Amino acid sequence: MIQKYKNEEKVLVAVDCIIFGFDQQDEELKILLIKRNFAPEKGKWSLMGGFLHADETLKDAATRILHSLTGLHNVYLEQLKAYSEIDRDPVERTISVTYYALINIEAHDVELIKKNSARWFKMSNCPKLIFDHNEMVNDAIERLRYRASTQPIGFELLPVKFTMRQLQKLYEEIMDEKLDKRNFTKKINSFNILEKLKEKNKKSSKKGSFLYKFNQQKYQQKIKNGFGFKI
Amino acid sequence: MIQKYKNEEKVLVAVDCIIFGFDQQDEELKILLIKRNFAPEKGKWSLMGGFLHADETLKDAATRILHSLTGLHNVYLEQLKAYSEIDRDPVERTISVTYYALINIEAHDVELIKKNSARWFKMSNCPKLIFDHNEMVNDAIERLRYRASTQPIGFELLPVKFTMRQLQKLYEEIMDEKLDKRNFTKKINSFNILEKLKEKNKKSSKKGSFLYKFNQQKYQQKIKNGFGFKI
DNA sequence: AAATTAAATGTACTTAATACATTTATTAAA
DNA sequence: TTTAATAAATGTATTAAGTACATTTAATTT
Repeated sequence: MIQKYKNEEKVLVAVDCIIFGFDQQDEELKILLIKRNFAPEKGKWSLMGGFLHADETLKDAATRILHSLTGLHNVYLEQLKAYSEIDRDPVERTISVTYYALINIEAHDVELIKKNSARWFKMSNCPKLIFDHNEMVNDAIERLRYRASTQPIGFELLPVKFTMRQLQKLYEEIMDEKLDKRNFTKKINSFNILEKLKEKNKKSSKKGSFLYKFNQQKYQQKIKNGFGFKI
Repeated sequence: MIQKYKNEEKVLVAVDCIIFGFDQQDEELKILLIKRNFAPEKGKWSLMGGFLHADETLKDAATRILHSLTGLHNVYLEQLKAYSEIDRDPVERTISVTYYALINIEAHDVELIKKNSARWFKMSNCPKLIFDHNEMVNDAIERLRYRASTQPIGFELLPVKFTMRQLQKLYEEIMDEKLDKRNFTKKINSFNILEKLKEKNKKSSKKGSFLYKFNQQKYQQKIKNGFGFKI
Protein backbone atom coordinates (compact mmCIF):
# COMPACT_ATOMS: atom_id res chain seq x y z
CA MET A 1 0.00 0.00 0.00
CA ILE A 2 1.30 3.40 -1.00
CA GLN A 3 1.51 6.01 1.73
CA LYS A 4 -0.66 9.07 1.46
CA TYR A 5 0.99 12.42 1.01
CA LYS A 6 1.85 13.71 4.47
CA ASN A 7 2.03 17.18 5.85
CA GLU A 8 0.54 18.69 2.74
CA GLU A 9 -2.15 21.27 3.23
CA LYS A 10 -5.54 20.83 1.66
CA VAL A 11 -7.61 23.74 0.52
CA LEU A 12 -11.21 24.41 -0.38
CA VAL A 13 -11.85 24.40 -4.11
CA ALA A 14 -14.83 26.22 -5.51
CA VAL A 15 -16.23 26.27 -9.02
CA ASP A 16 -17.85 29.45 -10.34
CA CYS A 17 -19.85 29.64 -13.55
CA ILE A 18 -20.08 32.52 -15.98
CA ILE A 19 -23.36 31.79 -17.73
CA PHE A 20 -23.88 33.53 -21.06
CA GLY A 21 -27.17 33.74 -22.88
CA PHE A 22 -28.37 35.68 -25.94
CA ASP A 23 -31.67 37.41 -25.40
CA GLN A 24 -33.54 37.32 -28.68
CA GLN A 25 -36.09 39.89 -27.62
CA ASP A 26 -33.72 42.77 -27.19
CA GLU A 27 -30.82 41.19 -29.09
CA GLU A 28 -28.39 41.46 -26.23
CA LEU A 29 -25.74 39.24 -24.69
CA LYS A 30 -26.54 38.61 -21.04
CA ILE A 31 -25.13 36.83 -18.02
CA LEU A 32 -27.01 35.06 -15.28
CA LEU A 33 -26.23 36.23 -11.75
CA ILE A 34 -27.59 35.26 -8.35
CA LYS A 35 -28.31 37.30 -5.28
CA ARG A 36 -26.19 35.79 -2.54
CA ASN A 37 -28.37 34.65 0.34
CA PHE A 38 -25.75 34.05 3.02
CA ALA A 39 -23.00 36.00 4.75
CA PRO A 40 -20.61 37.50 3.94
CA GLU A 41 -21.81 39.87 1.24
CA LYS A 42 -25.38 38.65 1.68
CA GLY A 43 -27.70 40.35 -0.78
CA LYS A 44 -24.89 41.18 -3.22
CA TRP A 45 -24.76 39.91 -6.79
CA SER A 46 -22.51 36.98 -7.49
CA LEU A 47 -21.69 34.29 -10.01
CA MET A 48 -23.35 30.96 -9.41
CA GLY A 49 -20.86 28.69 -7.69
CA GLY A 50 -20.30 25.86 -5.28
CA PHE A 51 -17.63 23.67 -3.78
CA LEU A 52 -15.92 20.78 -5.47
CA HIS A 53 -16.92 17.43 -3.97
CA ALA A 54 -14.52 14.57 -3.40
CA ASP A 55 -16.23 12.32 -5.92
CA GLU A 56 -16.46 14.67 -8.89
CA THR A 57 -14.21 16.38 -11.38
CA LEU A 58 -14.25 20.14 -11.78
CA LYS A 59 -16.40 19.80 -14.88
CA ASP A 60 -18.79 17.52 -13.00
CA ALA A 61 -19.09 20.20 -10.34
CA ALA A 62 -19.70 22.92 -12.93
CA THR A 63 -22.35 20.74 -14.56
CA ARG A 64 -24.06 20.09 -11.23
CA ILE A 65 -24.01 23.76 -10.28
CA LEU A 66 -25.36 24.80 -13.65
CA HIS A 67 -28.10 22.21 -13.54
CA SER A 68 -29.17 23.27 -10.08
CA LEU A 69 -29.70 26.81 -11.32
CA THR A 70 -31.09 26.33 -14.81
CA GLY A 71 -32.46 22.80 -14.91
CA LEU A 72 -30.41 22.29 -18.07
CA HIS A 73 -28.38 19.22 -19.01
CA ASN A 74 -25.80 18.93 -21.77
CA VAL A 75 -24.72 22.51 -21.66
CA TYR A 76 -21.63 23.82 -23.41
CA LEU A 77 -18.98 24.34 -20.74
CA GLU A 78 -15.37 25.38 -21.01
CA GLN A 79 -12.85 25.74 -18.24
CA LEU A 80 -11.34 29.17 -17.94
CA LYS A 81 -8.91 29.73 -15.13
CA ALA A 82 -8.06 29.15 -11.49
CA TYR A 83 -8.14 32.12 -9.11
CA SER A 84 -6.07 31.83 -5.98
CA GLU A 85 -5.38 35.13 -4.25
CA ILE A 86 -5.04 34.32 -0.56
CA ASP A 87 -7.87 36.53 0.63
CA ARG A 88 -10.11 36.38 -2.37
CA ASP A 89 -12.78 34.79 -0.17
CA PRO A 90 -12.75 36.50 3.23
CA VAL A 91 -14.33 33.53 4.99
CA GLU A 92 -11.65 31.00 4.33
CA ARG A 93 -8.84 30.29 1.92
CA THR A 94 -10.55 29.04 -1.22
CA ILE A 95 -9.29 28.72 -4.73
CA SER A 96 -11.88 28.95 -7.46
CA VAL A 97 -11.89 27.45 -10.91
CA THR A 98 -14.20 29.13 -13.40
CA TYR A 99 -16.19 27.66 -16.25
CA TYR A 100 -18.15 29.57 -18.78
CA ALA A 101 -21.40 28.22 -20.14
CA LEU A 102 -23.35 29.08 -23.28
CA ILE A 103 -27.07 28.49 -23.05
CA ASN A 104 -30.19 29.17 -25.02
CA ILE A 105 -31.84 31.80 -22.87
CA GLU A 106 -35.34 30.63 -23.82
CA ALA A 107 -34.74 27.07 -22.69
CA HIS A 108 -33.96 27.38 -19.02
CA ASP A 109 -36.23 26.73 -16.05
CA VAL A 110 -37.70 30.08 -15.00
CA GLU A 111 -38.99 28.73 -11.69
CA LEU A 112 -35.58 27.48 -10.64
CA ILE A 113 -34.07 30.83 -11.45
CA LYS A 114 -36.63 32.61 -9.30
CA LYS A 115 -36.05 30.19 -6.45
CA ASN A 116 -32.34 30.96 -6.60
CA SER A 117 -33.00 34.71 -6.75
CA ALA A 118 -31.17 34.85 -10.07
CA ARG A 119 -31.51 37.41 -12.84
CA TRP A 120 -30.20 38.01 -16.34
CA PHE A 121 -28.05 41.11 -16.74
CA LYS A 122 -26.89 42.85 -19.88
CA MET A 123 -23.18 42.15 -20.26
CA SER A 124 -22.62 45.82 -20.87
CA ASN A 125 -24.38 46.61 -17.63
CA CYS A 126 -22.92 44.04 -15.27
CA PRO A 127 -23.26 45.12 -11.62
CA LYS A 128 -20.49 45.12 -9.06
CA LEU A 129 -20.03 41.52 -7.94
CA ILE A 130 -18.58 39.95 -4.80
CA PHE A 131 -14.95 38.94 -4.37
CA ASP A 132 -13.05 38.70 -7.67
CA HIS A 133 -16.13 37.81 -9.70
CA ASN A 134 -15.96 40.89 -11.93
CA GLU A 135 -12.45 39.89 -12.94
CA MET A 136 -13.77 36.42 -13.74
CA VAL A 137 -16.49 37.88 -15.95
CA ASN A 138 -13.95 40.00 -17.81
CA ASP A 139 -11.69 37.03 -18.39
CA ALA A 140 -14.68 35.03 -19.59
CA ILE A 141 -15.84 37.55 -22.17
CA GLU A 142 -12.29 37.77 -23.47
CA ARG A 143 -12.17 34.00 -23.88
CA LEU A 144 -15.60 33.98 -25.50
CA ARG A 145 -14.33 36.51 -28.04
CA TYR A 146 -11.36 34.35 -28.79
CA ARG A 147 -13.55 31.32 -29.24
CA ALA A 148 -15.99 33.20 -31.48
CA SER A 149 -13.10 34.19 -33.73
CA THR A 150 -11.68 30.70 -34.09
CA GLN A 151 -14.70 28.41 -33.95
CA PRO A 152 -18.36 28.86 -34.79
CA ILE A 153 -20.51 30.20 -31.97
CA GLY A 154 -24.24 30.27 -32.17
CA PHE A 155 -25.68 26.82 -32.00
CA GLU A 156 -25.42 26.94 -28.21
CA LEU A 157 -26.89 30.43 -27.90
CA LEU A 158 -29.53 30.64 -30.62
CA PRO A 159 -32.79 28.78 -31.21
CA VAL A 160 -32.73 25.99 -33.78
CA LYS A 161 -34.06 28.30 -36.50
CA PHE A 162 -32.72 31.82 -36.65
CA THR A 163 -32.26 34.70 -39.07
CA MET A 164 -29.00 36.00 -40.46
CA ARG A 165 -29.70 39.19 -38.56
CA GLN A 166 -29.87 37.33 -35.25
CA LEU A 167 -26.58 35.62 -35.94
CA GLN A 168 -24.98 38.93 -36.84
CA LYS A 169 -26.35 40.64 -33.74
CA LEU A 170 -24.99 37.80 -31.63
CA TYR A 171 -21.54 38.28 -33.09
CA GLU A 172 -21.80 42.03 -32.68
CA GLU A 173 -22.67 41.60 -29.02
CA ILE A 174 -19.83 39.18 -28.41
CA MET A 175 -17.27 41.24 -30.28
CA ASP A 176 -18.73 44.51 -29.08
CA GLU A 177 -18.52 46.15 -32.50
CA LYS A 178 -20.81 46.87 -35.42
CA LEU A 179 -20.34 44.61 -38.41
CA ASP A 180 -21.16 45.23 -42.06
CA LYS A 181 -24.18 43.18 -43.10
CA ARG A 182 -22.98 42.27 -46.58
CA ASN A 183 -19.50 41.33 -45.45
CA PHE A 184 -20.87 39.34 -42.56
CA THR A 185 -23.21 37.36 -44.81
CA LYS A 186 -20.43 36.74 -47.29
CA LYS A 187 -18.12 35.50 -44.57
CA ILE A 188 -20.62 33.26 -42.84
CA ASN A 189 -21.68 31.74 -46.14
CA SER A 190 -18.07 31.02 -47.00
CA PHE A 191 -17.88 28.77 -43.93
CA ASN A 192 -20.65 26.67 -45.37
CA ILE A 193 -22.16 25.70 -42.02
CA LEU A 194 -25.68 27.05 -42.52
CA GLU A 195 -28.75 25.66 -44.23
CA LYS A 196 -31.16 28.22 -45.63
CA LEU A 197 -34.75 27.15 -44.97
CA LYS A 198 -37.84 27.96 -47.08
CA GLU A 199 -39.54 29.52 -44.03
CA LYS A 200 -39.44 33.17 -43.17
CA ASN A 201 -39.58 35.02 -39.90
CA LYS A 202 -42.18 37.75 -40.41
CA LYS A 203 -41.94 39.37 -37.02
CA SER A 204 -39.25 41.87 -37.79
CA SER A 205 -40.33 43.34 -41.12
CA LYS A 206 -43.02 43.41 -43.74
CA LYS A 207 -40.85 41.50 -46.12
CA GLY A 208 -39.77 38.86 -43.61
CA SER A 209 -36.36 37.29 -43.43
CA PHE A 210 -35.39 33.75 -44.25
CA LEU A 211 -34.61 31.36 -41.42
CA TYR A 212 -31.46 29.30 -41.25
CA LYS A 213 -30.30 26.40 -39.21
CA PHE A 214 -26.85 25.01 -38.58
CA ASN A 215 -25.72 21.95 -40.43
CA GLN A 216 -24.73 19.95 -37.38
CA GLN A 217 -22.09 17.89 -39.11
CA LYS A 218 -20.32 20.79 -40.79
CA TYR A 219 -20.63 22.88 -37.63
CA GLN A 220 -18.94 20.20 -35.52
CA GLN A 221 -16.29 19.86 -38.20
CA LYS A 222 -15.53 23.58 -37.94
CA ILE A 223 -15.35 23.34 -34.15
CA LYS A 224 -12.73 20.66 -34.53
CA ASN A 225 -10.74 22.29 -37.33
CA GLY A 226 -11.42 25.91 -36.51
CA PHE A 227 -11.61 28.91 -38.78
CA GLY A 228 -10.41 32.47 -38.81
CA PHE A 229 -13.31 34.81 -38.21
CA LYS A 230 -12.32 38.38 -38.89
CA ILE A 231 -14.54 41.08 -40.26
CA MET B 1 -16.96 36.85 13.29
CA ILE B 2 -18.03 35.06 10.17
CA GLN B 3 -18.39 31.30 10.41
CA LYS B 4 -16.08 29.15 8.35
CA TYR B 5 -17.56 27.03 5.60
CA LYS B 6 -18.71 23.80 7.20
CA ASN B 7 -18.90 20.29 5.87
CA GLU B 8 -17.04 21.23 2.73
CA GLU B 9 -14.32 18.89 1.63
CA LYS B 10 -10.82 20.13 1.09
CA VAL B 11 -8.52 18.67 -1.50
CA LEU B 12 -4.83 18.65 -2.26
CA VAL B 13 -3.84 21.13 -4.93
CA ALA B 14 -0.66 20.61 -6.90
CA VAL B 15 1.10 22.87 -9.37
CA ASP B 16 2.95 21.32 -12.32
CA CYS B 17 5.26 23.25 -14.61
CA ILE B 18 5.82 22.73 -18.31
CA ILE B 19 9.22 24.32 -18.79
CA PHE B 20 10.14 25.23 -22.35
CA GLY B 21 13.59 26.16 -23.53
CA PHE B 22 15.14 26.73 -26.93
CA ASP B 23 18.45 24.96 -27.36
CA GLN B 24 20.62 27.15 -29.55
CA GLN B 25 23.17 24.44 -30.23
CA ASP B 26 20.87 22.09 -32.05
CA GLU B 27 18.11 24.64 -32.70
CA GLU B 28 15.42 22.61 -31.01
CA LEU B 29 12.56 23.34 -28.65
CA LYS B 30 12.96 21.36 -25.46
CA ILE B 31 11.19 20.71 -22.20
CA LEU B 32 12.73 20.12 -18.80
CA LEU B 33 11.63 16.90 -17.08
CA ILE B 34 12.63 15.31 -13.79
CA LYS B 35 13.11 11.70 -12.83
CA ARG B 36 10.69 11.07 -10.00
CA ASN B 37 12.52 9.87 -6.90
CA PHE B 38 9.63 8.62 -4.79
CA ALA B 39 6.80 6.12 -5.12
CA PRO B 40 4.55 5.65 -6.95
CA GLU B 41 6.11 5.67 -10.40
CA LYS B 42 9.57 6.15 -8.91
CA GLY B 43 12.17 6.44 -11.62
CA LYS B 44 9.66 7.57 -14.24
CA TRP B 45 9.85 10.91 -16.01
CA SER B 46 7.58 13.64 -14.80
CA LEU B 47 6.91 17.35 -14.93
CA MET B 48 8.38 19.37 -12.10
CA GLY B 49 5.66 20.00 -9.55
CA GLY B 50 4.75 20.51 -5.94
CA PHE B 51 1.87 21.24 -3.62
CA LEU B 52 0.23 24.59 -3.11
CA HIS B 53 0.93 26.03 0.32
CA ALA B 54 -1.61 27.85 2.43
CA ASP B 55 0.25 31.15 2.23
CA GLU B 56 0.86 31.38 -1.50
CA THR B 57 -1.07 31.88 -4.72
CA LEU B 58 -0.84 29.34 -7.52
CA LYS B 59 1.58 31.58 -9.36
CA ASP B 60 3.69 31.93 -6.21
CA ALA B 61 3.82 28.16 -6.02
CA ALA B 62 4.79 27.84 -9.68
CA THR B 63 7.50 30.46 -9.17
CA ARG B 64 8.83 28.65 -6.11
CA ILE B 65 8.85 25.28 -7.88
CA LEU B 66 10.55 26.72 -10.92
CA HIS B 67 13.16 28.45 -8.84
CA SER B 68 13.94 25.32 -6.89
CA LEU B 69 14.71 23.50 -10.12
CA THR B 70 16.41 26.13 -12.24
CA GLY B 71 17.64 28.76 -9.83
CA LEU B 72 15.90 31.33 -12.01
CA HIS B 73 13.88 34.31 -10.85
CA ASN B 74 11.57 36.47 -12.95
CA VAL B 75 10.60 33.79 -15.37
CA TYR B 76 7.76 34.10 -17.84
CA LEU B 77 4.88 32.04 -16.46
CA GLU B 78 1.36 31.58 -17.71
CA GLN B 79 -1.39 29.55 -16.13
CA LEU B 80 -2.81 26.86 -18.36
CA LYS B 81 -5.46 24.66 -16.89
CA ALA B 82 -6.69 22.68 -13.91
CA TYR B 83 -6.74 18.88 -14.13
CA SER B 84 -9.11 17.09 -11.83
CA GLU B 85 -9.86 13.52 -12.82
CA ILE B 86 -10.57 11.65 -9.59
CA ASP B 87 -7.81 9.09 -9.94
CA ARG B 88 -5.29 11.14 -11.83
CA ASP B 89 -2.91 10.75 -8.89
CA PRO B 90 -3.22 7.21 -7.53
CA VAL B 91 -1.92 8.16 -4.10
CA GLU B 92 -4.62 10.58 -3.14
CA ARG B 93 -7.19 12.84 -4.73
CA THR B 94 -5.22 15.80 -6.04
CA ILE B 95 -6.15 18.44 -8.53
CA SER B 96 -3.30 19.99 -10.44
CA VAL B 97 -3.00 23.42 -11.98
CA THR B 98 -0.40 23.75 -14.71
CA TYR B 99 1.80 26.67 -15.63
CA TYR B 100 4.07 26.88 -18.59
CA ALA B 101 7.38 28.65 -18.39
CA LEU B 102 9.66 30.05 -21.09
CA ILE B 103 13.31 30.19 -20.15
CA ASN B 104 16.63 30.87 -21.75
CA ILE B 105 18.16 27.43 -21.74
CA GLU B 106 21.69 28.81 -21.34
CA ALA B 107 20.84 30.71 -18.19
CA HIS B 108 19.72 28.07 -15.76
CA ASP B 109 21.65 26.47 -12.93
CA VAL B 110 23.12 23.24 -14.26
CA GLU B 111 24.05 21.97 -10.78
CA LEU B 112 20.50 22.31 -9.51
CA ILE B 113 19.20 20.43 -12.50
CA LYS B 114 21.60 17.58 -11.84
CA LYS B 115 20.65 17.49 -8.19
CA ASN B 116 17.00 17.16 -9.17
CA SER B 117 17.82 14.44 -11.72
CA ALA B 118 16.34 16.62 -14.41
CA ARG B 119 17.05 16.58 -18.13
CA TRP B 120 16.11 18.51 -21.23
CA PHE B 121 14.14 16.54 -23.82
CA LYS B 122 13.34 17.41 -27.40
CA MET B 123 9.68 18.32 -27.57
CA SER B 124 9.31 16.03 -30.53
CA ASN B 125 10.79 13.19 -28.51
CA CYS B 126 9.01 13.57 -25.19
CA PRO B 127 9.04 10.32 -23.19
CA LYS B 128 6.02 8.72 -21.58
CA LEU B 129 5.31 10.66 -18.40
CA ILE B 130 3.50 9.79 -15.18
CA PHE B 131 -0.20 10.38 -14.55
CA ASP B 132 -1.76 12.84 -17.00
CA HIS B 133 1.46 14.75 -17.61
CA ASN B 134 1.64 13.96 -21.32
CA GLU B 135 -1.79 15.51 -21.73
CA MET B 136 -0.52 18.56 -19.86
CA VAL B 137 2.44 18.86 -22.21
CA ASN B 138 0.19 18.61 -25.25
CA ASP B 139 -2.11 21.30 -23.91
CA ALA B 140 0.90 23.47 -23.16
CA ILE B 141 2.40 23.30 -26.63
CA GLU B 142 -0.99 24.12 -28.09
CA ARG B 143 -1.21 27.20 -25.90
CA LEU B 144 2.36 28.16 -26.73
CA ARG B 145 1.46 28.02 -30.44
CA TYR B 146 -1.51 30.23 -29.84
CA ARG B 147 0.59 32.71 -27.95
CA ALA B 148 3.31 32.72 -30.59
CA SER B 149 0.69 33.59 -33.20
CA THR B 150 -0.82 36.48 -31.28
CA GLN B 151 2.07 37.99 -29.36
CA PRO B 152 5.81 38.08 -29.92
CA ILE B 153 7.73 35.13 -28.52
CA GLY B 154 11.46 35.10 -28.35
CA PHE B 155 12.74 37.47 -25.76
CA GLU B 156 12.11 34.85 -23.08
CA LEU B 157 13.69 32.00 -25.04
CA LEU B 158 16.59 33.57 -26.92
CA PRO B 159 19.81 35.23 -25.81
CA VAL B 160 19.89 39.02 -25.87
CA LYS B 161 21.58 39.06 -29.26
CA PHE B 162 20.39 36.59 -31.87
CA THR B 163 20.29 36.09 -35.60
CA MET B 164 17.25 36.16 -37.83
CA ARG B 165 17.87 32.49 -38.47
CA GLN B 166 17.66 31.66 -34.77
CA LEU B 167 14.37 33.51 -34.45
CA GLN B 168 13.00 31.72 -37.47
CA LYS B 169 14.12 28.32 -36.20
CA LEU B 170 12.45 29.07 -32.88
CA TYR B 171 9.17 29.82 -34.61
CA GLU B 172 9.55 26.75 -36.80
CA GLU B 173 10.05 24.59 -33.73
CA ILE B 174 7.06 26.08 -31.93
CA MET B 175 4.77 25.89 -34.94
CA ASP B 176 6.23 22.59 -36.09
CA GLU B 177 6.44 23.66 -39.72
CA LYS B 178 9.01 24.99 -42.14
CA LEU B 179 8.78 28.69 -42.89
CA ASP B 180 9.99 30.62 -45.91
CA LYS B 181 13.01 32.73 -45.02
CA ARG B 182 12.12 35.79 -47.11
CA ASN B 183 8.50 35.86 -46.00
CA PHE B 184 9.50 35.36 -42.39
CA THR B 185 11.96 38.24 -42.50
CA LYS B 186 9.42 40.46 -44.20
CA LYS B 187 6.79 39.67 -41.60
CA ILE B 188 9.04 40.08 -38.57
CA ASN B 189 10.35 43.37 -39.90
CA SER B 190 6.83 44.62 -40.42
CA PHE B 191 6.23 44.26 -36.67
CA ASN B 192 9.03 46.68 -36.06
CA ILE B 193 10.17 45.12 -32.79
CA LEU B 194 13.78 44.32 -33.73
CA GLU B 195 16.92 46.39 -33.76
CA LYS B 196 19.56 45.35 -36.25
CA LEU B 197 23.02 45.56 -34.72
CA LYS B 198 26.32 46.24 -36.48
CA GLU B 199 27.79 43.01 -35.12
CA LYS B 200 27.76 39.73 -36.93
CA ASN B 201 27.66 36.15 -35.72
CA LYS B 202 30.42 34.38 -37.67
CA LYS B 203 29.93 30.90 -36.28
CA SER B 204 27.46 29.70 -38.80
CA SER B 205 28.92 30.81 -42.11
CA LYS B 206 31.85 32.45 -43.82
CA LYS B 207 29.79 35.52 -44.50
CA GLY B 208 28.38 35.80 -41.01
CA SER B 209 24.89 36.95 -40.15
CA PHE B 210 23.85 40.15 -38.49
CA LEU B 211 22.72 40.07 -34.90
CA TYR B 212 19.49 41.58 -33.69
CA LYS B 213 18.02 42.44 -30.39
CA PHE B 214 14.48 43.17 -29.32
CA ASN B 215 13.42 46.72 -28.75
CA GLN B 216 12.08 46.22 -25.26
CA GLN B 217 9.52 48.99 -25.44
CA LYS B 218 8.03 48.01 -28.77
CA TYR B 219 8.12 44.34 -27.79
CA GLN B 220 6.13 44.98 -24.62
CA GLN B 221 3.75 47.12 -26.64
CA LYS B 222 3.09 44.20 -28.98
CA ILE B 223 2.55 41.87 -26.04
CA LYS B 224 -0.12 44.21 -24.80
CA ASN B 225 -1.76 44.93 -28.14
CA GLY B 226 -1.05 41.66 -29.90
CA PHE B 227 -0.53 40.93 -33.56
CA GLY B 228 -1.55 38.34 -36.08
CA PHE B 229 1.36 36.11 -36.90
CA LYS B 230 0.60 33.92 -39.87
CA ILE B 231 3.06 32.73 -42.45
C1' DA C 1 42.34 32.46 -57.55
C1' DA C 2 38.82 29.26 -56.72
C1' DA C 3 35.70 27.00 -53.81
C1' DT C 4 32.72 27.05 -50.00
C1' DT C 5 29.21 28.59 -46.87
C1' DA C 6 25.07 30.59 -45.39
C1' DA C 7 23.17 35.37 -45.61
C1' DA C 8 20.72 38.84 -47.91
C1' DT C 9 17.42 40.31 -50.93
C1' DG C 10 12.64 41.54 -54.47
C1' DT C 11 8.75 40.67 -57.36
C1' DA C 12 4.72 38.87 -59.33
C1' DC C 13 0.63 36.46 -58.16
C1' DT C 14 -3.19 34.99 -55.46
C1' DT C 15 -6.31 35.39 -51.81
C1' DA C 16 -8.73 37.76 -48.27
C1' DA C 17 -10.51 42.02 -46.21
C1' DT C 18 -12.84 46.20 -46.67
C1' DA C 19 -15.92 49.97 -48.05
C1' DC C 20 -20.03 51.11 -49.71
C1' DA C 21 -25.89 52.04 -51.78
C1' DT C 22 -29.79 50.36 -54.27
C1' DT C 23 -33.53 47.37 -55.16
C1' DT C 24 -37.04 44.06 -53.48
C1' DA C 25 -40.85 41.58 -51.05
C1' DT C 26 -44.42 42.10 -48.09
C1' DT C 27 -47.79 44.30 -45.16
C1' DA C 28 -50.51 48.08 -43.40
C1' DA C 29 -52.56 52.37 -43.96
C1' DA C 30 -54.70 55.90 -46.71
C1' DT D 1 -55.83 50.25 -55.41
C1' DT D 2 -52.32 53.05 -54.41
C1' DT D 3 -48.98 54.57 -51.32
C1' DA D 4 -46.04 54.28 -47.48
C1' DA D 5 -43.32 51.78 -44.53
C1' DT D 6 -40.08 48.26 -43.08
C1' DA D 7 -36.16 45.55 -43.01
C1' DA D 8 -34.12 42.06 -46.25
C1' DA D 9 -31.37 40.90 -50.01
C1' DT D 10 -27.76 41.67 -52.91
C1' DG D 11 -22.56 42.92 -55.84
C1' DT D 12 -18.44 45.27 -57.06
C1' DA D 13 -14.31 47.70 -56.96
C1' DT D 14 -10.38 48.68 -54.05
C1' DT D 15 -6.91 47.73 -50.82
C1' DA D 16 -4.14 44.88 -47.99
C1' DA D 17 -2.08 40.65 -46.81
C1' DG D 18 -0.26 36.16 -47.81
C1' DT D 19 2.25 33.13 -50.79
C1' DA D 20 5.62 31.21 -53.96
C1' DC D 21 9.87 31.39 -55.63
C1' DA D 22 15.91 31.89 -57.20
C1' DT D 23 19.97 34.70 -57.51
C1' DT D 24 23.59 37.42 -55.81
C1' DT D 25 26.74 38.69 -52.04
C1' DA D 26 30.26 38.81 -48.19
C1' DA D 27 33.65 36.53 -45.97
C1' DT D 28 36.69 32.68 -45.23
C1' DT D 29 39.34 28.65 -46.42
C1' DT D 30 41.88 25.91 -49.55
